[in-house]
Amino acid sequence: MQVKAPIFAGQVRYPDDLPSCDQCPIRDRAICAHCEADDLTRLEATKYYRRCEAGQVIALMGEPMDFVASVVDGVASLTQTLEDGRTQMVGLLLPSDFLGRPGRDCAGYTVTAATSMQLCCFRRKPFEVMLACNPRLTTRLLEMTLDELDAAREWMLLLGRKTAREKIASFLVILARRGAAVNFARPGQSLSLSLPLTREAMADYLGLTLETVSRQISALRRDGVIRLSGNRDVDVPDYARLLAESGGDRDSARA
Amino acid sequence: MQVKAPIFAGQVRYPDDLPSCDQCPIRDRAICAHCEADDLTRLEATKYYRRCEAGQVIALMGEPMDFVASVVDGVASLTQTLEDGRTQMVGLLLPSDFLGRPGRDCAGYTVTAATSMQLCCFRRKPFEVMLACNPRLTTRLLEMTLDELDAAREWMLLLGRKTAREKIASFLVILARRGAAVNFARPGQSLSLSLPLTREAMADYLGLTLETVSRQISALRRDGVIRLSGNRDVDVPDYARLLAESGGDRDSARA
DNA sequence: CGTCGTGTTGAACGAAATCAACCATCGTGG
DNA sequence: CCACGATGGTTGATTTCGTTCAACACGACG
Repeated sequence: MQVKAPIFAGQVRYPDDLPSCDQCPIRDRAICAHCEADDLTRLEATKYYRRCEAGQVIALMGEPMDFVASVVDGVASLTQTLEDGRTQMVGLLLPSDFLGRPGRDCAGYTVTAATSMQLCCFRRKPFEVMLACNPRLTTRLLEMTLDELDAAREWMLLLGRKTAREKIASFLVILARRGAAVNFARPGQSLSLSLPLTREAMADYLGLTLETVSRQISALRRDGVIRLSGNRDVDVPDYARLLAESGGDRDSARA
Repeated sequence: MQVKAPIFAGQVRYPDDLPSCDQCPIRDRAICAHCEADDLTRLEATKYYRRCEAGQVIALMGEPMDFVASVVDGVASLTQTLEDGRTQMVGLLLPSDFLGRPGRDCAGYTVTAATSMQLCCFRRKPFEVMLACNPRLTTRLLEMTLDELDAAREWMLLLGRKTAREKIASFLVILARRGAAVNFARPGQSLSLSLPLTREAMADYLGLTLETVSRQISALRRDGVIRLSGNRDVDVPDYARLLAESGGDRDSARA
């Protein structure tokens, strides 16, 4: 397959320059997780990296979108809006998550980089061909989609039934679970994490206003559930306590 | 493949008795939609039908679940609950929808029949084998899962950002779209539909209390947006008006 | 130094929850 | 046959949680 240079000026490197998939930090969790050597070679031939800065709009809902991608690094949000401007975040893409829907030519949601990030992109058409030919890829995409559906439903429970305080606590728990934690949960140890979102973005995630988010974070701080250094860095002295504040969902019952 | 009688006493018929897939009302929309003659023969050999009465619990979250199924007829709900009893519906299964997650041995959600219903079941293990061997099946499941994810995200927008009145209107729109309408939307024509849920179940769906649901339905009636005959039968004289009341989502913008 | 983006906090307000009474329908058993 | 309770639904009064409106704090940056 002949490789052509994609059209994102200044964001593209030719295959020879590209970091190899072997050293990719998300190699074993991303869409390519089940791929074997020759699958990978084929993917490697068509992939290209793209850097996005915080705040940059990656795709606009309804607009054509000619690529799909894995998040290598950084965080992006999927949002939906009503005509009057009310907006709700409907997806949070963390490293290894997949962006785009094969078989659909327009973006289903508005995708925005929440932090500076690195994407591993594939042009949509060739990717769809590979999907059709490679059951391992299809199966992996199915697995990931089912996981996302579970996550979305957990989120629905949060949006529909949790209090503002529980929402904030749940959000921190989700971040910790997804490994956004700075020091990975040493048991009984204080846990640190860095919020990848502004207060406003958190509000859009949680179905609140930014004022309520701010107030509830302050309340959790006052009550000793969390500590803050700067606006973005959170310290959780007692993870069990945080979990209790989160209202308790499916996973807390399991784990 | 040898067919054994499943263990649901009184709910099982042997393959010879079973309605053939050819005449199945959901044949072209369900998991089997892309199947060809020989795929279908294999599916047909292992399927069995199960009737459920309204209110019956089909699966309990966390309990083992040894089958997957297509909804042939009727409506079921997926719900999640917090320890203190707050519950949120996270999925509504209408005819042709798929129930169960291949690769997972326990129910992820509590599944309850909202109306009397008919399921077309497959035992999980054999179904998983067929999935692994049959790309058409996998591809169809992927499509359906992606659609459900889109629906879940639409739902998140509703839960997070819509008012009670908009939520009720949106619910009616969803029902109409999914073809739950009695008389299929003749343009400019009055549309009738039958609510498949109690007020309480609607509340769980919409993240409201049953009192609020009742009040908002009354309000929509007073304002002439809908008419009621009995508790369950709704008449929509002006669909565009209803759509306007729903707050306007992605699809209303498209369509 | 002023301004912009981001965040915090206070006061007043309002939409939905809560608490409570009541109504209609339906099946059941005396 | 009717009294009975159960289930599902409506409506009213009151409360509460989160929103809205508004002022202010802080750091970055031209």
